[in-house]
Amino acid sequence: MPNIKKPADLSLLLDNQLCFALYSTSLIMTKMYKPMLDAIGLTYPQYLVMLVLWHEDGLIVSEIGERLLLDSGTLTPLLKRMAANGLLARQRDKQDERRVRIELTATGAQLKARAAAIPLCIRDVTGCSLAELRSLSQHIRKFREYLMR
Amino acid sequence: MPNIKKPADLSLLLDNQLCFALYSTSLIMTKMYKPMLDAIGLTYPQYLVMLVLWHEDGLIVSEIGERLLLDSGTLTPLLKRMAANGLLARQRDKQDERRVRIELTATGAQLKARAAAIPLCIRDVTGCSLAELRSLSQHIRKFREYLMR
DNA sequence: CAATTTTAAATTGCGCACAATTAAATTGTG
DNA sequence: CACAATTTAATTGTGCGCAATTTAAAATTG
Repeated sequence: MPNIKKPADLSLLLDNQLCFALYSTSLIMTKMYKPMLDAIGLTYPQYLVMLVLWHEDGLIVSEIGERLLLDSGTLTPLLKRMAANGLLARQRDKQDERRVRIELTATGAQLKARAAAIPLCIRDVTGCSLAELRSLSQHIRKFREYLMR
Repeated sequence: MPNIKKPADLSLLLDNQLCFALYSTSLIMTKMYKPMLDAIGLTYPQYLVMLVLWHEDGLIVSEIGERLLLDSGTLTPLLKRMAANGLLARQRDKQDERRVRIELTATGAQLKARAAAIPLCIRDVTGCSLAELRSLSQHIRKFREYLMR
């Protein structure tokens, strides 16, 4: 009976692979960004919000949430901290008072120039080619589509 | 000048791809596990600890931390909650009083049988082939190695 | 063997994530 | 128009992650 041992254990080990690979790699990735983000006074989720706003300013909270797959329970306090740090302004929409429109301050907009170096640094640190990174990214996003389908 | 617009923006968008792909897919993955883990009374990080202990019981806190890439700041309160829920016992090592040895209770060990179905369910929900999942997992782990090198 | 250094876990404080609920504004419908 | 349903943020409460510090035990070193 050499090859027929602990099937449940094997299955759970296999399971461990993809979910844990995603989980642990995501956390490590965040840690890699940390020194660079510390230098410009952002946390990683705050950096994601800034990426959205640098691309498209003046969104309401739920629109940012759609892009980042986060809800108001996460975003409201996060955006309040960012406003307190002078990166953006939160203002109720006059047309629809339910909505809160988020606009970058001059400081927030200017930060984009200092953040521009980050993607290059990350690419450097990984030691991967742009093609490898693109391919991996593509496969993960394809998998995410499966999950959200 | 049709093709030469906003290079910094493009770069930040590209950056967005891999880091955000990992981040968002990891969060979605956790949400997919949630109903199944709720049914057996575990959170996702607690499930990871159980995966480790089902495979190898009686580890000390730092050994669990090595396997999951987590430190005592995360693990100590997490293990205390799991002990309070009757899944495991925490006991100072008699040989080396600095160490805390973690052992599954009978309840915790028995939970393995009920968890055995989870990997199959996940595979079902994703709608991916085992080969696809294995390949993606392998690529992510390879990338993680790059990051940790 | 005493003093120093190292190791292991716990603690503290902060910032997410997120489920569930609440509050308020808007929309839809009879 | 009234009123129910929907939409949008905010709030509440729990559980991570993690940096930094603390505490205690063990190992090392002079």
